[in-house]
Amino acid sequence: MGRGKIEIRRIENTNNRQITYSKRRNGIIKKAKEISVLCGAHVAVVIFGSSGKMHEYCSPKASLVDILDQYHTQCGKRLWDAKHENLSNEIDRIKKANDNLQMQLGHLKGEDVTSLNYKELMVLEDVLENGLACVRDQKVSLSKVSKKL
Amino acid sequence: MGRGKIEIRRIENTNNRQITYSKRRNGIIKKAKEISVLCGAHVAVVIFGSSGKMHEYCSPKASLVDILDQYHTQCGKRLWDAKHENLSNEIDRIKKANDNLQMQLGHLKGEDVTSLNYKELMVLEDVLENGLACVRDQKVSLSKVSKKL
DNA sequence: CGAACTATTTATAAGTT
DNA sequence: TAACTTATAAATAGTTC
Repeated sequence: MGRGKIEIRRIENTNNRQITYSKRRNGIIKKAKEISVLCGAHVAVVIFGSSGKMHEYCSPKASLVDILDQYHTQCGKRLWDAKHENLSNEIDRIKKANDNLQMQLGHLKGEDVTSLNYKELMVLEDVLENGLACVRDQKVSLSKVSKKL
Repeated sequence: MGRGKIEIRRIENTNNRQITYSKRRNGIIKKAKEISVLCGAHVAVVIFGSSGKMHEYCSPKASLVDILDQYHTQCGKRLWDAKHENLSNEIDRIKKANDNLQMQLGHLKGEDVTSLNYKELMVLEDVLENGLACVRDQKVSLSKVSKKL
Protein backbone atom coordinates (compact mmCIF):
# COMPACT_ATOMS: atom_id res chain seq x y z
CA MET A 1 0.00 0.00 0.00
CA GLY A 2 1.96 2.92 -1.06
CA ARG A 3 3.89 4.55 -3.83
CA GLY A 4 5.43 1.26 -4.72
CA LYS A 5 4.77 -2.37 -4.09
CA ILE A 6 7.13 -4.06 -1.64
CA GLU A 7 8.10 -7.68 -1.19
CA ILE A 8 7.28 -9.16 2.17
CA ARG A 9 10.85 -9.76 3.25
CA ARG A 10 13.09 -8.18 5.86
CA ILE A 11 13.76 -4.50 5.14
CA GLU A 12 17.53 -4.27 5.26
CA ASN A 13 17.80 -0.49 5.57
CA THR A 14 17.60 0.13 9.29
CA ASN A 15 16.00 3.51 8.97
CA ASN A 16 13.29 2.39 6.58
CA ARG A 17 12.67 -0.66 8.71
CA GLN A 18 12.16 1.52 11.76
CA ILE A 19 9.77 3.84 9.91
CA THR A 20 7.78 0.97 8.47
CA TYR A 21 7.67 -0.70 11.87
CA SER A 22 6.26 2.34 13.54
CA LYS A 23 3.63 2.94 10.84
CA ARG A 24 2.49 -0.66 10.64
CA ARG A 25 2.46 -1.10 14.39
CA ASN A 26 0.02 1.78 14.61
CA GLY A 27 -1.95 0.24 11.77
CA ILE A 28 -2.27 -3.12 13.49
CA ILE A 29 -3.29 -1.58 16.79
CA LYS A 30 -5.89 0.54 15.02
CA LYS A 31 -7.28 -2.55 13.32
CA ALA A 32 -7.34 -4.36 16.64
CA LYS A 33 -9.35 -1.55 18.20
CA GLU A 34 -11.74 -1.55 15.26
CA ILE A 35 -12.45 -5.27 15.32
CA SER A 36 -13.03 -5.16 19.05
CA VAL A 37 -15.61 -2.39 18.62
CA LEU A 38 -17.23 -3.60 15.41
CA CYS A 39 -17.49 -7.24 16.39
CA GLY A 40 -17.28 -7.24 20.18
CA ALA A 41 -14.13 -9.31 19.96
CA HIS A 42 -11.55 -9.54 22.70
CA VAL A 43 -8.14 -8.82 21.30
CA ALA A 44 -4.66 -8.72 22.71
CA VAL A 45 -1.69 -7.59 20.66
CA VAL A 46 1.87 -7.50 21.96
CA ILE A 47 4.62 -6.27 19.65
CA PHE A 48 8.37 -6.02 20.21
CA GLY A 49 10.36 -4.10 17.63
CA SER A 50 13.88 -5.23 16.81
CA SER A 51 15.10 -2.54 19.20
CA GLY A 52 13.31 -4.49 21.92
CA LYS A 53 10.81 -1.80 22.80
CA MET A 54 7.34 -3.11 23.54
CA HIS A 55 3.89 -1.96 22.53
CA GLU A 56 0.64 -3.57 23.43
CA TYR A 57 -3.03 -3.27 22.83
CA CYS A 58 -5.77 -4.95 24.72
CA SER A 59 -9.45 -4.53 24.04
CA PRO A 60 -11.40 -2.53 26.61
CA LYS A 61 -12.77 -4.22 29.71
CA ALA A 62 -10.29 -7.06 29.37
CA SER A 63 -6.76 -7.02 30.68
CA LEU A 64 -4.06 -9.00 28.98
CA VAL A 65 -4.22 -11.36 31.93
CA ASP A 66 -7.94 -11.97 31.30
CA ILE A 67 -7.29 -12.65 27.65
CA LEU A 68 -4.52 -15.07 28.49
CA ASP A 69 -6.70 -16.81 31.06
CA GLN A 70 -9.26 -17.25 28.33
CA TYR A 71 -6.48 -18.51 26.08
CA HIS A 72 -5.45 -20.95 28.74
CA THR A 73 -8.97 -22.24 29.22
CA GLN A 74 -9.70 -22.57 25.53
CA CYS A 75 -6.67 -23.93 23.86
CA GLY A 76 -5.49 -26.34 26.50
CA LYS A 77 -1.89 -25.62 25.64
CA ARG A 78 -1.16 -25.24 29.30
CA LEU A 79 0.80 -22.08 28.92
CA TRP A 80 1.18 -21.62 32.65
CA ASP A 81 2.08 -25.20 33.42
CA ALA A 82 4.89 -25.08 30.91
CA LYS A 83 6.14 -21.90 32.46
CA HIS A 84 5.80 -23.37 35.90
CA GLU A 85 7.79 -26.38 34.93
CA ASN A 86 10.57 -24.25 33.49
CA LEU A 87 10.84 -22.28 36.70
CA SER A 88 10.85 -25.40 38.84
CA ASN A 89 13.60 -26.90 36.74
CA GLU A 90 15.63 -23.74 37.04
CA ILE A 91 15.22 -23.79 40.81
CA ASP A 92 16.44 -27.38 40.96
CA ARG A 93 19.39 -26.54 38.81
CA ILE A 94 20.43 -23.56 40.89
CA LYS A 95 19.91 -25.43 44.14
CA LYS A 96 22.24 -28.16 42.98
CA ALA A 97 24.84 -25.59 42.01
CA ASN A 98 24.33 -24.07 45.42
CA ASP A 99 24.82 -27.36 47.25
CA ASN A 100 27.99 -27.94 45.31
CA LEU A 101 29.33 -24.52 46.24
CA GLN A 102 28.43 -25.12 49.88
CA MET A 103 30.38 -28.35 49.83
CA GLN A 104 33.45 -26.78 48.23
CA LEU A 105 33.28 -23.97 50.72
CA GLY A 106 33.02 -26.43 53.59
CA HIS A 107 36.04 -28.37 52.41
CA LEU A 108 38.10 -25.20 52.16
CA LYS A 109 37.14 -24.37 55.71
CA GLY A 110 38.24 -27.83 56.81
CA GLU A 111 34.76 -29.29 57.24
CA ASP A 112 33.90 -32.86 56.23
CA VAL A 113 37.41 -33.50 55.03
CA THR A 114 37.10 -37.13 56.15
CA SER A 115 35.05 -37.79 53.03
CA LEU A 116 38.00 -36.92 50.81
CA ASN A 117 40.71 -39.20 49.50
CA TYR A 118 44.40 -38.46 49.62
CA LYS A 119 44.63 -36.98 46.14
CA GLU A 120 41.70 -34.66 46.77
CA LEU A 121 43.30 -33.56 50.02
CA MET A 122 46.49 -32.65 48.19
CA VAL A 123 44.59 -30.55 45.67
CA LEU A 124 42.76 -28.86 48.50
CA GLU A 125 46.01 -28.20 50.33
CA ASP A 126 47.46 -26.52 47.24
CA VAL A 127 44.38 -24.31 46.83
CA LEU A 128 44.50 -23.32 50.48
CA GLU A 129 48.21 -22.57 50.41
CA ASN A 130 47.76 -20.46 47.33
CA GLY A 131 44.81 -18.60 48.90
CA LEU A 132 46.76 -18.03 52.07
CA ALA A 133 49.69 -16.66 50.11
CA CYS A 134 47.42 -14.23 48.24
CA VAL A 135 45.79 -13.07 51.44
CA ARG A 136 49.14 -12.54 53.18
CA ASP A 137 50.52 -10.65 50.17
CA GLN A 138 47.49 -8.41 50.25
CA LYS A 139 47.92 -7.83 53.99
CA VAL A 140 51.50 -6.78 53.33
CA SER A 141 50.41 -4.44 50.53
CA LEU A 142 47.85 -2.80 52.77
CA SER A 143 50.41 -2.37 55.53
CA LYS A 144 52.78 -0.60 53.15
CA VAL A 145 50.04 1.74 51.95
CA SER A 146 49.05 2.65 55.49
CA LYS A 147 52.67 3.36 56.40
CA LYS A 148 53.01 5.72 53.44
CA LEU A 149 49.93 7.72 54.43
CA MET B 1 -12.40 0.09 2.75
CA GLY B 2 -15.30 -1.16 0.84
CA ARG B 3 -18.39 -0.24 -1.03
CA GLY B 4 -19.46 2.08 1.70
CA LYS B 5 -17.93 3.74 4.66
CA ILE B 6 -18.87 2.29 8.04
CA GLU B 7 -18.91 3.83 11.48
CA ILE B 8 -16.64 2.18 13.98
CA ARG B 9 -19.39 0.99 16.29
CA ARG B 10 -20.78 -2.42 17.11
CA ILE B 11 -22.36 -4.14 14.10
CA GLU B 12 -25.80 -5.10 15.37
CA ASN B 13 -26.67 -7.58 12.63
CA THR B 14 -25.25 -10.86 13.90
CA ASN B 15 -24.55 -12.25 10.48
CA ASN B 16 -22.76 -9.19 9.20
CA ARG B 17 -20.83 -8.97 12.44
CA GLN B 18 -19.68 -12.54 12.03
CA ILE B 19 -18.62 -11.98 8.43
CA THR B 20 -16.78 -8.78 9.24
CA TYR B 21 -15.12 -10.48 12.20
CA SER B 22 -13.83 -13.29 10.09
CA LYS B 23 -12.54 -11.00 7.34
CA ARG B 24 -10.86 -8.53 9.65
CA ARG B 25 -9.39 -11.23 11.86
CA ASN B 26 -7.61 -12.64 8.84
CA GLY B 27 -6.54 -9.12 7.94
CA ILE B 28 -4.97 -8.48 11.33
CA ILE B 29 -3.15 -11.78 11.39
CA LYS B 30 -1.83 -11.13 7.90
CA LYS B 31 -0.58 -7.72 9.00
CA ALA B 32 1.04 -9.27 12.05
CA LYS B 33 2.91 -11.75 9.87
CA GLU B 34 3.99 -8.96 7.55
CA ILE B 35 5.39 -6.71 10.26
CA SER B 36 7.27 -9.60 11.79
CA VAL B 37 8.91 -10.38 8.46
CA LEU B 38 9.44 -6.82 7.26
CA CYS B 39 10.74 -5.43 10.52
CA GLY B 40 11.95 -8.44 12.46
CA ALA B 41 9.40 -7.69 15.15
CA HIS B 42 8.10 -10.22 17.61
CA VAL B 43 4.34 -10.20 17.58
CA ALA B 44 1.66 -12.04 19.43
CA VAL B 45 -2.01 -11.64 18.59
CA VAL B 46 -4.80 -13.38 20.44
CA ILE B 47 -8.39 -12.80 19.33
CA PHE B 48 -11.68 -14.08 20.75
CA GLY B 49 -14.79 -13.54 18.69
CA SER B 50 -18.08 -12.89 20.44
CA SER B 51 -18.86 -16.58 19.91
CA GLY B 52 -15.87 -17.27 22.18
CA LYS B 53 -13.77 -19.03 19.59
CA MET B 54 -10.11 -18.20 19.73
CA HIS B 55 -7.54 -17.43 17.10
CA GLU B 56 -3.92 -16.61 17.65
CA TYR B 57 -0.83 -15.62 15.80
CA CYS B 58 2.68 -15.62 17.06
CA SER B 59 5.73 -14.62 15.06
CA PRO B 60 8.07 -17.44 14.07
CA LYS B 61 10.81 -18.62 16.43
CA ALA B 62 8.94 -17.23 19.41
CA SER B 63 6.26 -19.02 21.33
CA LEU B 64 3.51 -17.10 23.04
CA VAL B 65 5.23 -18.01 26.30
CA ASP B 66 8.43 -16.34 25.10
CA ILE B 67 6.58 -13.21 24.07
CA LEU B 68 4.82 -13.05 27.40
CA ASP B 69 8.10 -13.54 29.22
CA GLN B 70 9.43 -10.58 27.33
CA TYR B 71 6.27 -8.68 28.21
CA HIS B 72 6.71 -9.58 31.84
CA THR B 73 10.33 -8.47 31.85
CA GLN B 74 9.63 -5.18 30.15
CA CYS B 75 6.52 -3.85 31.77
CA GLY B 76 6.81 -5.45 35.19
CA LYS B 77 3.09 -6.13 35.33
CA ARG B 78 1.95 -9.14 37.23
CA LEU B 79 1.06 -11.49 34.44
CA TRP B 80 1.89 -14.58 36.37
CA ASP B 81 -0.15 -15.78 39.25
CA ALA B 82 1.04 -15.90 42.83
CA LYS B 83 2.55 -19.32 42.40
CA HIS B 84 4.78 -18.19 39.61
CA GLU B 85 5.66 -15.06 41.44
CA ASN B 86 6.76 -17.14 44.41
CA LEU B 87 8.89 -19.30 42.18
CA SER B 88 10.45 -16.25 40.59
CA ASN B 89 11.20 -14.79 43.99
CA GLU B 90 12.74 -18.04 45.10
CA ILE B 91 14.96 -18.07 42.06
CA ASP B 92 16.13 -14.55 42.81
CA ARG B 93 16.80 -15.48 46.40
CA ILE B 94 18.78 -18.59 45.55
CA LYS B 95 20.71 -16.76 42.86
CA LYS B 96 21.76 -14.14 45.37
CA ALA B 97 22.81 -16.82 47.84
CA ASN B 98 24.73 -18.40 45.00
CA ASP B 99 26.53 -15.18 44.13
CA ASN B 100 27.45 -14.75 47.75
CA LEU B 101 28.85 -18.27 47.95
CA GLN B 102 30.80 -17.70 44.74
CA MET B 103 32.33 -14.60 46.25
CA GLN B 104 33.27 -16.33 49.51
CA LEU B 105 34.75 -19.19 47.56
CA GLY B 106 36.73 -16.77 45.42
CA HIS B 107 38.15 -15.02 48.46
CA LEU B 108 39.22 -18.32 50.02
CA LYS B 109 41.01 -19.16 46.79
CA GLY B 110 42.76 -15.82 46.90
CA GLU B 111 40.71 -14.12 44.16
CA ASP B 112 39.62 -10.48 44.36
CA VAL B 113 41.28 -10.05 47.74
CA THR B 114 42.08 -6.45 46.85
CA SER B 115 38.47 -5.58 47.60
CA LEU B 116 38.91 -6.59 51.24
CA ASN B 117 40.04 -4.47 54.15
CA TYR B 118 42.68 -5.46 56.68
CA LYS B 119 40.28 -6.85 59.24
CA GLU B 120 38.54 -8.99 56.64
CA LEU B 121 41.90 -10.27 55.46
CA MET B 122 42.79 -11.32 58.99
CA VAL B 123 39.52 -13.24 59.35
CA LEU B 124 40.15 -14.88 56.01
CA GLU B 125 43.69 -15.80 57.01
CA ASP B 126 42.40 -17.48 60.16
CA VAL B 127 39.83 -19.47 58.22
CA LEU B 128 42.43 -20.56 55.69
CA GLU B 129 44.95 -21.53 58.35
CA ASN B 130 42.31 -23.53 60.14
CA GLY B 131 41.24 -25.23 56.92
CA LEU B 132 44.81 -26.02 56.04
CA ALA B 133 45.38 -27.52 59.47
CA CYS B 134 42.31 -29.74 59.12
CA VAL B 135 43.38 -30.89 55.68
CA ARG B 136 46.92 -31.68 56.84
CA ASP B 137 45.63 -33.59 59.86
CA GLN B 138 43.43 -35.63 57.62
CA LYS B 139 46.34 -36.34 55.29
CA VAL B 140 48.32 -37.59 58.24
CA SER B 141 45.43 -39.77 59.39
CA LEU B 142 45.12 -41.31 55.95
CA SER B 143 48.87 -41.99 55.84
CA LYS B 144 48.71 -43.80 59.16
CA VAL B 145 45.80 -45.92 57.99
CA SER B 146 47.60 -46.91 54.80
CA LYS B 147 50.73 -47.83 56.75
CA LYS B 148 48.68 -50.10 59.01
CA LEU B 149 47.15 -51.97 56.03
C1' DC C 1 -25.09 -20.73 2.43
C1' DG C 2 -20.07 -19.49 1.83
C1' DA C 3 -16.85 -18.30 -1.70
C1' DA C 4 -15.86 -14.90 -5.13
C1' DC C 5 -16.26 -10.24 -6.83
C1' DT C 6 -15.61 -5.08 -7.10
C1' DA C 7 -16.31 -0.29 -5.81
C1' DT C 8 -14.50 2.15 -2.31
C1' DT C 9 -12.13 3.24 1.64
C1' DT C 10 -8.02 2.76 4.20
C1' DA C 11 -3.16 1.93 4.85
C1' DT C 12 1.10 3.03 3.68
C1' DA C 13 5.83 3.47 0.62
C1' DA C 14 8.10 6.87 -1.08
C1' DG C 15 8.69 11.62 -1.53
C1' DT C 16 8.89 16.26 0.52
C1' DT C 17 10.03 19.71 3.74
C1' DT D 1 15.72 14.08 11.70
C1' DA D 2 10.62 13.59 12.23
C1' DA D 3 6.27 15.27 10.54
C1' DC D 4 3.51 15.96 6.53
C1' DT D 5 1.94 14.76 1.69
C1' DT D 6 0.52 11.94 -2.07
C1' DA D 7 0.28 8.22 -5.32
C1' DT D 8 -0.59 3.66 -5.08
C1' DA D 9 -1.29 -0.96 -2.96
C1' DA D 10 -4.14 -3.46 0.05
C1' DA D 11 -8.25 -4.28 2.75
C1' DT D 12 -12.79 -4.77 2.90
C1' DA D 13 -18.34 -3.52 2.77
C1' DG D 14 -21.70 -4.64 0.19
C1' DT D 15 -23.01 -7.52 -3.56
C1' DT D 16 -23.41 -11.52 -6.47
C1' DC D 17 -23.58 -16.33 -7.47
